[in-house]
Formats: sequence, C-alpha cells, structure tokens
Amino acid sequence: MAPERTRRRIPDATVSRLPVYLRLLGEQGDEGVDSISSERLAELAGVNAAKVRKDLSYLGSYGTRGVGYEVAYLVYQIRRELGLTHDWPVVIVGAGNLGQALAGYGGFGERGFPVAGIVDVDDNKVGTVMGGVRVRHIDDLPQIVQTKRVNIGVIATPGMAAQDAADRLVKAGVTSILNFAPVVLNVPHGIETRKVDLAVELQILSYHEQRRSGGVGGAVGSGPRSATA
Amino acid sequence: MAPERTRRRIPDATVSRLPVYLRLLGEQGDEGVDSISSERLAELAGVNAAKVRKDLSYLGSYGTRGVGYEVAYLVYQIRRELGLTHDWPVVIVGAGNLGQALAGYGGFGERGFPVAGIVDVDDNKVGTVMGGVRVRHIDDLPQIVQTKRVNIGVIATPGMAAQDAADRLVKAGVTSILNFAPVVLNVPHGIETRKVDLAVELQILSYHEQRRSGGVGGAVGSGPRSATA
DNA sequence: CTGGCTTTGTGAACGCGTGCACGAGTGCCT
DNA sequence: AGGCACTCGTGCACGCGTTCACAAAGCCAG
Ligand SMILES: NC(=O)c1ccc[n+]([C@@H]2O[C@H](COP(=O)([O-])OP(=O)(O)OC[C@H]3O[C@@H](n4cnc5c(N)ncnc54)[C@H](O)[C@@H]3O)[C@@H](O)[C@H]2O)c1
Ligand SMILES: NC(=O)c1ccc[n+]([C@@H]2O[C@H](COP(=O)([O-])OP(=O)(O)OC[C@H]3O[C@@H](n4cnc5c(N)ncnc54)[C@H](O)[C@@H]3O)[C@@H](O)[C@H]2O)c1
Repeated sequence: MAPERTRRRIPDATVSRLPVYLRLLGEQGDEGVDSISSERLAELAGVNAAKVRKDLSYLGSYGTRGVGYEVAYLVYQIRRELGLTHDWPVVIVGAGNLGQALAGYGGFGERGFPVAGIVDVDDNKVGTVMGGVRVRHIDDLPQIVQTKRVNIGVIATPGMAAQDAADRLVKAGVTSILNFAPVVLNVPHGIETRKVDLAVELQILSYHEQRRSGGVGGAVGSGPRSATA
Repeated sequence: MAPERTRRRIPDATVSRLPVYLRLLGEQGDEGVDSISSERLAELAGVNAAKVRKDLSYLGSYGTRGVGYEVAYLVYQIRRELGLTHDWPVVIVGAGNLGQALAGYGGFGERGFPVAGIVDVDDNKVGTVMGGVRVRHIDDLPQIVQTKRVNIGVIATPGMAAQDAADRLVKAGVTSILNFAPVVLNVPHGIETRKVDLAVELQILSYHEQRRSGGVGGAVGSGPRSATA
C-alpha cells in the first residue's frame, strides 16, 4: 500500500467517452491517418471539440498546438489510462440466450476481454460448447476465477438469480461486475458494478415517442385519486 | 420563438430512473404492498430518497404526506408518462448472434415491446424462425414498419452495416433507434437514438480495475506488452 | 378537537459537466 | 526572420442534477 500520490482522477463522463475516442482513433490509424485535430475527432465522435480537448487533457498534454494529436501515441496513452495494456479475462454467469450470444461474440476477445469461462446451474447446459468455450458448472466459478486471474464477471442470468450470481462472483474474487439482469445488485463496498438494461433503454425511447405523438391531453385528474391500473 | 409547446419537461436523468421505479413498484405490488414511502423505494432502487421524491414530483403530486405513495396509482402514472399505456412494436435489423438472442427473449413483449419483425440481408437467414418470429429480407422493412405501425428500431448488425441499417430504418419511418453496434450513428434531426456498447462498459470497468491495482505501470508481472495499435 | 408523529414536496446550496472564448504554442510561407 | 494561420490547453460562466433541510400536509391516538 505504497502511498503513491493519488493520481489525477478522471471524471466519469470522460472515462465513458475515452473508449469511443479509442475506437475511432484505431479506425483512423488503420486508414493511414497519423495526426488528427480535436475538431475532426469531435466530429467523428459526435461531440463538442472543446470537450474532446478537455477529455484528452486529463491524460496529459499530448497534443501539438497548430497540428493536432499523433494518432498512434494518443491510442497508446488512452489504452494505458484505461488499463488496456493487457488482457482482462471475463467470466460469464448464465449460458442462456444472452450468455450464448456474448460467448459467441468475437468482439470481446479482440478488444482485450477474452472469455475465460462461462458457467450455469443447468446440468443440461454444462458440458455444451458455446463460441468455442465449454460451459462449466457454477460451482467451478472460484477455480476459474483464480486460475485464470479473472477480475471481471458478467451476469446473464434471469433477474431472480442475479443477486445469487453476484454473491458468488464476489466470493470467488471478482471485483467488477457487468450486469444484464434487470435487478439492482447489492454488493460490498469497493466492488464496481455497471448495469445494462435493455428494457430501460426501450422505455426511454418510448417516453420520447409518447411525447412526440401528441404530448398527452391535459393533465387528467388534478387531485390524487384511487385508480387501479 | 414558439410558445412553450412543451409541457413540463422531465429531466433526462429522471426519465432514465422512472423505468427502474416502475419495475420495483410492480414487484412490490405483486407482493401485496399497496403503499410505499420514498425512503423504501429509494432503498430498493439504490438511490437517495430526496431524489426519488423529486423524480416523482415531476409526474405531479401523487403522494400522501405522512403516508407515502399508493403503489398501483403510481405505477399507472409512471406508465402513462413513459407512454407505456399501449404497446410499442419494435423491428430488429440483423439476425445474428445478438438479434437472435433479442428475438428469443420474451422479456420485451412482456414489457410492452413486442417484436414486430426481424430482418437481415443474408438470404441464408431469411425464412428461418427465431423466437417465434420469421426472419424477413431487409427490403421488406418499409412494409413491416408501416403495416405494424413500428416507431422503434433495433440495430444488431455489424458496425460496418449499422449506418446503412439506420438509414433504412429512418427512410422506412422509424423515429427511435436502439443501437448495439459500436458506431456513432448519423441521423436526421428529430430521430432519437440510444447506444448500448458492451465494449465501452467493459473498458470502463477495466479503467477502475487498472486504477485499483496500483495505477501507473500495471502491477501484474506480465511481459512487456507495449503493442500500440 | 388537539397535539404529536410521519412523510411529502420543494427552495436553496452545492458540485459537476459543458461549451465558449481566448491566450499560448507550433509550423509554414514569404 | 517575421508574420500568419492553425490548434491546443484552460479559465470561466452557465446550466443541470444531486442533496440537504424544513415547512406544509395528512394521519391517528387520546
Ligand atoms: N436475451 C436477451 O436478449 C436479453 C435482453 C435483455 C435482457 N436480458 C436479460 O439477460 C438475462 C438473461 O437472459 P436470457 O435470455 O439469456 O435468459 P435465459 O433464461 O435464456 O438464460 C438464463 C440462464 O441462466 C441460467 N441460470 C439460472 N439461474 C442461475 C444461477 N443461479 N447461476 C447461474 N446460472 C443460472 C439458466 O440455467 C439459463 O441458462 C435476463 O436477466 C434477461 O432479463 C436478456
Ligand atoms: N453478440 C454479442 O454478444 C454482441 C455483444 C456486443 C456487441 N455486439 C454488437 O452487435 C452487433 C451484432 O453482433 P452479432 O454478434 O449478432 O453479429 P453477427 O455477425 O452474428 O450478426 C450480424 C447480422 O447482421 C446481418 N447484416 C449484415 N449487414 C446487414 C445489413 N446491412 N442489414 C441487415 N442485416 C445485416 C448479418 O447477415 C448477420 O446476420 C455487432 O455490431 C456487435 O458489435 C454483439
């Protein structure tokens, strides 16, 4: 626990944009572009140019005034800051529809997140192979996490089982969880969790559609009234 | 400028939380709870109680001081505000790994987003059935959108094809898009889009893991892995 | 009916993220 | 060498979202 001075903290909003810049920079690099301005990068990312510059400034002053940013170097710096200089193996809990799609998706491994294993409680699924990975029983979770040095777990179980899955992941030693189940997870302090909820996304779109299409007649009922669904 | 054509606008942050409250309230209702306090709801949602009250206040004053909120009535109000009083059929573009998982997922229909159709360019996939829905050719998109009154489209194609899919969706008449491809979509003004990018989520987790494990200069004793690109 | 208890609804303070504006550095051209 | 065009880095102001704190409002017991 070396008291290394707490490094400059990067705002959450910036952290969530860095991966986008990273991908775009990678694409630009592949196309032979070796220098890029904040203006151009902003256009590609669909954001404000000043925001791009401010975001990148958190990494340090890696731009050249009058010119722009060297693509390759910037890629390296972002990767370093995001901890992408080495792989982060992930373990998937739940080998259903979604778990299957995730395991069969090559994009993870390419981006530095190889599937170290996928587990399930259903004996009918254990032993089958999905996306080149054999499904193992959830009791093997601790062993997988430890031998493969897994820090990140992905929950793709039904909502009912999500908390159980989270508990098992934490107990096995996982410290970050990506949760696809529509459930608010209860985890110990220090465990990082992120939730991806498709129903929520659709409902947000629904809100805007509803708003667009007539915006609702007047407010119904000025006062509280008992109305059963 | 035009007068306030817009009635009370609900902040984006609130809109994104309402679906969570809605789900929790539904669960509580199923368990026989007919009244709930902001404190309790906040606990279930993992947020601050004042935030819950402020969020709900955008819907109107539907609480009873000293008591709390009537669950059934609150559910009704949130559903009305989110436009969930009727179904919103969705069309899925791309019948691959992910499209298949989405089509096979019953949760959508249950929550008011039935799959009106799924389309693909691959003739080998056209005609097959996924999750009870027959895959149709993408050229049928306009017809599906119009006959089924579809407003929401879901993009589950590779990144390369995502912009094309978006263009086709918009041309067909869709006004909201949920995009799973890791691409920044370019759409006309007025079209609502939301993006779900798993790689971004994982990279955000990676950032925190990297930070946790000592920060600069990775603590893991792996080899010199300084590949840029 | 009154007093005490509970919980809502919201004004106000605060903090964070965004976008503008501009000084400061860099490279190129004359 | 000097001037010019360009782009970064950032101070600053603004707006949104979060949180606290409390008066208003409703319920209930006695
Ligand atoms: N499939 C989708 O497109 C989709 C979309 C949105 C959300 N989701 C969410 O993702 C989750 C999974 O969806 P799905 O369609 O894959 O469901 P699914 O029913 O197809 O698969 C769930 C899997 O989890 C396994 N499981 C159950 N309990 C378990 C436990 N305690 N530990 C380990 N494994 C367990 C089951 O055996 C099953 O194989 C759900 O929460 C769902 O709401 C899925
Ligand atoms: N599968 C996953 O778990 C996963 C995870 C994260 C992100 N994604 C993203 O989701 C998208 C789809 O992933 P996938 O694994 O299903 O890919 P996939 O290759 O399995 O499926 C893509 C499908 O889209 C179809 N397609 C191609 N071009 C099309 C076009 N112009 N119009 C209509 N359909 C077209 C293909 O025929 C194919 O069936 C990708 O962008 C991927 O990055 C997938």
